[in-house]
Amino acid sequence: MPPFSENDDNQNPIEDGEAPVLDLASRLTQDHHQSLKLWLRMLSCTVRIENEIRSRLRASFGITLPRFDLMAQLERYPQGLRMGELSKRMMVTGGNITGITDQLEQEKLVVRVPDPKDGRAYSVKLTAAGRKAFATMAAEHEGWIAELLQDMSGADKNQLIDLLSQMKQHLNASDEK
Amino acid sequence: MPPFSENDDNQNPIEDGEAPVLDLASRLTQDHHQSLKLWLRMLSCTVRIENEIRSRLRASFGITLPRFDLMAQLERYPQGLRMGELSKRMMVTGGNITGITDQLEQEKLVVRVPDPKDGRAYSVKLTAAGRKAFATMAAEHEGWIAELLQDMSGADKNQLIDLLSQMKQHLNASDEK
DNA sequence: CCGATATAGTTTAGGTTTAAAGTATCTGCT
DNA sequence: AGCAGATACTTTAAACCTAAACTATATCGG
Repeated sequence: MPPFSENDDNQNPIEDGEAPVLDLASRLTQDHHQSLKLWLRMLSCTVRIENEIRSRLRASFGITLPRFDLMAQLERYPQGLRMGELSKRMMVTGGNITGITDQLEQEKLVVRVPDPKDGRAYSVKLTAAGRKAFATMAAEHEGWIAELLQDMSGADKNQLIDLLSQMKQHLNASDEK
Repeated sequence: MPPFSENDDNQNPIEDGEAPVLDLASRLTQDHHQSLKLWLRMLSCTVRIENEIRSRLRASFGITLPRFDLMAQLERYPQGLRMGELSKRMMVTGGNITGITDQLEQEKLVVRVPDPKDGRAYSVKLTAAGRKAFATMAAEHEGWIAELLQDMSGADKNQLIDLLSQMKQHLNASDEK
C-alpha cells in the first residue's frame, strides 16, 4: 500500500479550541476534514511501517511481505486454510492468492492438499520446512514491530488498540448494510 | 497494501486487568505482543478503507488510487513538484512515480515541465483539465471517508489523530538515527 | 577545464494486485 | 437423472511496485 500520504513538514495540530456555534453545513465540512485528516495520518503511519518491514524481510530472509503474510495466516490454522479463506482474511482477491501460493509451493514452504469432500477446493498448509522458516521469521518480525513502536507508551498503545478496534467494528458493521 | 490482516472473528479484548509483577523477559514479550496487535489492527483498518476507496474511485471516476493520490499531491503545490519530491511524499520508489506520471500525462491530466535551472529535472503540474477533474473527485472522496468513519465520535477521531500524529513523529525520529 | 562523485530520472526484471472472464465441481430442484 | 445456478479456484490483461542497473546532467576539487 503506497498511496496518498500527507508527508508534510507542517504537523500543525489544527487548533480545535473553542467551538463556536456552527450551522449544519459548516459542521459537516468540519467533520469531513477531521475524518480525512485521520485517514491520511493513519495511512501515512501504515505505509511507513509496511515499507520498513518489507525491506527488512527482504534483507534478512529474502522473502516478500505477501508471502510472509500468507504464511502467518497458515501458522494460525495448522489444519490448513482454503484459498477463499485466505483471500478473505488477507483482504485480497482470489487470483492474488493463487499467485502467492504458487510461489510458496515452489519454494516448498506450503502444500496444496486436495479436499476429499470437495473436488474444487484445496487446503493450503505449511510444510515442516515452512513452519520452521516461519517461526524464525516471525520472532524477528515481532521484534521489529516492537522496535518501531517503542517510543509510544504502553498506555497510548492500548488506547490506540481500543480506538482502532472500535473503528474496525464500525467498518464491519457498515458494510453489512 | 493488502497484507497480514488479523481478520478474525474473535475480537476478544485480551484482559489487561490486574498487572502482576513480571520479570523483564515477560514484560518484553508482553510489549511485543501489544505492539504487534496494534500494528495488525491498524493495518486491517487501513486496508479495508483503502479497498473501499479504490473500488469507489474506479466505479465513479474510472481512475486508480495511485493516480488519484498523485494528483492530490500536485493539487497542494500549484507550482508543481519534481519526481523526487513526489516519490518522497508518496513514499514509493522513483520508478513507480515515472510510471504513474506517464499514465496521467497520457490522459492530459498532468504535464512535465522541464526545469530551466536543472537539465535533469522536471516539474510535474496539473493541467487545467487535471485540476478540474481532481476538484470533482476530491469532494466526493472526502465524503466517502467521512461516511466510512461516521460511526466514530468526533472526540474519538480527535484522539486517534493525536495518537497517530505522535506515532508518525516517533517513526520519523527513529529513522533519523 | 577535467575528471570524480553525486543527483534526477528512467528502464528493466520480477513479483504483486485487481477486475473480469473462464473452468471445474457441487447443490438443489424437478 | 439432469439441468440451473452457485461456488472454488485459475487465468488473463493491465496496472502497480520494488530493487537495481542505467543515462544524463550537475557540482566540486584540482
